[in-house]
Amino acid sequence: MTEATPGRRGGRQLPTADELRIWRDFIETTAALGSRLESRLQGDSSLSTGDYSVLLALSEAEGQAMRSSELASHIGWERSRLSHHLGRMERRGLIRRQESATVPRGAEVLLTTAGAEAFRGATFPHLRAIRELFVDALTPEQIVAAGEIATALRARLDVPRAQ
Amino acid sequence: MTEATPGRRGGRQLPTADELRIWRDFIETTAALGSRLESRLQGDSSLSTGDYSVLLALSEAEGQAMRSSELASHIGWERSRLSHHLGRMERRGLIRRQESATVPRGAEVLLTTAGAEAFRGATFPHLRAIRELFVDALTPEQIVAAGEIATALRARLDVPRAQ
DNA sequence: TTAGCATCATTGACACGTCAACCGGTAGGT
DNA sequence: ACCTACCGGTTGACGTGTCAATGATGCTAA
Repeated sequence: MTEATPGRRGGRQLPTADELRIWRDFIETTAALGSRLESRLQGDSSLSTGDYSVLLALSEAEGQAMRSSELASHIGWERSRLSHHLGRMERRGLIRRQESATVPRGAEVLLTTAGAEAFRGATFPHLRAIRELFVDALTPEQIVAAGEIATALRARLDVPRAQ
Repeated sequence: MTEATPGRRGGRQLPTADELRIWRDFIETTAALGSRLESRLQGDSSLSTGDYSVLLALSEAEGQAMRSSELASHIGWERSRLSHHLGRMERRGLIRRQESATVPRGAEVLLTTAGAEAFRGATFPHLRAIRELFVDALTPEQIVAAGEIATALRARLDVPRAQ
């Protein structure tokens, strides 16, 4: 297939004008979609999508608590990012941090009642926004295609410099 | 079609588990793709994608200069965002700002030679990265599908609260 | 024992975005 | 002429993200 379409996978270095146009549409639209979701969530609940990820993970954790590093890897964040974010969330009373009693060097992050409350209030409008802005915008076939595209892009991202 | 698939477009409020999984894959992967491009560009040229957009627009403008508001609408940024960004770019010597001689209240943004230089150096690696991380990660059919998905999502974003 | 050494987490500096307030100038209506 | 309203642009405050440096703690090998 790569042989049968000369120039497609071959020595060409740069995207064509069409590919570039699609690239720009794609990356800008997905970014705009993210921002829209962000501001919807903000308006509906005064939470950011970062807050939401953290609260979701803690809500599902047993005891409504997780080790910081565990939380970081669970939601795929760098520890530094999480630490900054937890600081801001702690100031707003959404979570608490305490030295883990069991593990010596481990910081436990725990959901406060205010945090659990905020998460419960945010869930429904957030999911509704996802449905309106993503699910309902696409045909069922396009949703499947979007999943496959994400998988293909992710695979490429995971092998940073292969070839 | 919407009638033939009961429940699909009907009274349901929330995404299904499958839709939600695809949503997360999709939004997280596209965000990660953006970050990867950003850091590739940063490493190759010490420019951000924001810098790149500004420099691209100025490079293509006649006289390598544009009015600030014109530039903002050309690349789709808020005025405030552009103003902050131009301040940072000016500090690095990539652009200059001056009162427009012709239009009284208009600020002209002009490309410096350093800015033009930086842009020229960034173009090739940036386009190559787009090809590696996006174009080459997808089949030709998937690229077309990505374009259609972007168009559909954009259409929904442009009518914020329609229905 | 102690000298590294990796790991967990935090911190500071900085770039980036958004929001709301502000400023100066121009245009319109009275 | 004067008041007002808008328009182009800037600024400040703040939340957010990355990177590099730092503490603090446990592990391992001399």
